[in-house]
Amino acid sequence: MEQRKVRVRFAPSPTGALHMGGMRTALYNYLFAKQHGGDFILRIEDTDSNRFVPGAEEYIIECLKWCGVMPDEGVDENGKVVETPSEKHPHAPYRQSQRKPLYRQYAEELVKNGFAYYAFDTPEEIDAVRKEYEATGRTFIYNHTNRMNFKTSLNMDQSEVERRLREENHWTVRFKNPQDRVIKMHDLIRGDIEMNTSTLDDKVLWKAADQLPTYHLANIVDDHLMEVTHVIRGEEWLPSLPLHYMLYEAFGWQDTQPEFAHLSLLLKPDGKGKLSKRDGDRLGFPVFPLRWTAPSGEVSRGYREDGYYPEAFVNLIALLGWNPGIEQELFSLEELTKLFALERVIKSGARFNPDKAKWFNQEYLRRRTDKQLAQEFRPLLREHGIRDEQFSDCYVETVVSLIKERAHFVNEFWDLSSFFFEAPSEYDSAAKKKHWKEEMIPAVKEVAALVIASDDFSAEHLEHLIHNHIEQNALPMGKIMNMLRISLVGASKGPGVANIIALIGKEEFERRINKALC
RNA sequence: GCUGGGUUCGUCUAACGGUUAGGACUCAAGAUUUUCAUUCUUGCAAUAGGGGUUCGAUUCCCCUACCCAGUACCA
Repeated sequence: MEQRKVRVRFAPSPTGALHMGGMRTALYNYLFAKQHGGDFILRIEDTDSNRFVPGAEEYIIECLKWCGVMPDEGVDENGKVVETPSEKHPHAPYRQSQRKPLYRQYAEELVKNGFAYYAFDTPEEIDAVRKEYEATGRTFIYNHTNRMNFKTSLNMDQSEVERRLREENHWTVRFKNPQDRVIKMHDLIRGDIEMNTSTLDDKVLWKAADQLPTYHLANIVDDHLMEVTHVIRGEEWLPSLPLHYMLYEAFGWQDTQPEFAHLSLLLKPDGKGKLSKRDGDRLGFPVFPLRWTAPSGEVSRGYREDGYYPEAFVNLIALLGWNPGIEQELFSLEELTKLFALERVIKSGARFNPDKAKWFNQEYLRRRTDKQLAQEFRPLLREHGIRDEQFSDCYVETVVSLIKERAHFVNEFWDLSSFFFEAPSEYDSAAKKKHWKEEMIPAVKEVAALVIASDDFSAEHLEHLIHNHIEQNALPMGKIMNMLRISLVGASKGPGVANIIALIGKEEFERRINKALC
């Protein structure tokens, strides 16, 4: 086989918000494509009109954009799915619903060559048979064992078939699954897999009712037409891999059949089963990259809105089920692109750990400059009624430098630093109970007076000044400092007292001390 | 049920068939400190069970258990 340019695709259905597991699949596709200098394609698999959810497609693209893994093909510069072919997007349209006319000929080709047949039973009729099987404790599989009992082109006259094809509009094309054939498959992550076709069913490939293919047909046809070389998708597709192998064979496309890699699923942090939207609500973390408002009006939180940096989010999902085998844990998208290897993707499902997710964000937050953090903090300050002109950039940057070590997210900054912007309106009762000693008030007043008398208001000098005084007068350091802190902050928290005094300035210091001590 | 996939500390994971089974998150303790944090140090904690193969098994094979997925005219 000649070396083909690597082409991978991410092919979501627009049936709702993109789950973080889906985002991880997209990420791995992107990393694989970029590592091999290949193309990353987006294709929308909307062959089930009943499950279409407005806004889902835009949402998915927005997620890819936020994570910095925009496809090369299938989406234009404006983030719209491409509908007409061009040099950059030669296989348009990239929405399967718009490729509708294309699939029927492929389905018919399979019938013509004996790999598929027309089936005329309605879903209700088949369902009735299924129930009958179940009632007698048998497993119903629509395949060689019973297909001759149904109304199909395999057991009726050509003229009857043609009449029904013409007059009825609920028939389907089904794959004629062979009996007792062992399909040998290969998965880039799992290695060799074998499956006997006898356990498989005659899957519907095309439906006359809506003139659309099902996933299996559309997927194989489009991957072939779009020259996809590697299919990296979720584990839920592994059971249909033999069907896909047989379809490539039936079409005579084995030479260009893509390689497959099936990714394990993301599991809930506790209990059993795969991670779902409900777990996020229940355990208090997002399962979607971005906030999602369902058509019902129900809102689900997103990593972006919860304050995660996209770099942190990408980093954490990249490491959920893959690692490069070195002890480093923080990687940029570029590093991930260099290091990624399908061979190192973990076969078992990864349980998501919200604590570790927070840790990743904290690490990225620490890597930001004070200037960047101050800028990110401004909108929050405005929300709390602090206008930009009230405090200089320099002031906000200094505040940030003093409190950032304590935060996992920028959205924690206000709680950590509000006292730099406004005087405490009340004093934390627990802190007061623990540290507030009436008998020490005169001593605290003495220290305050000393501070007010100082011309040098640098943190270093103030620190020196206060410490010297306390030591020389043999005063209790802890008591004095904590009372000063409560007076200034209103609680038992925050950076060094001297730092706080230096930043809020003499006048504000005096005001707060007077209020607290009298 | 059937078919397929999977199973190393609580979690994410590392370990050419030879390691005191390593790291990270969480948690605990100690040190530092004027508070809360940070930081540093230390600690707790795992090869699902049973058989083989082998001088030697987390690693290879088999069985059992458990988990996950699929079993739709959904993807």
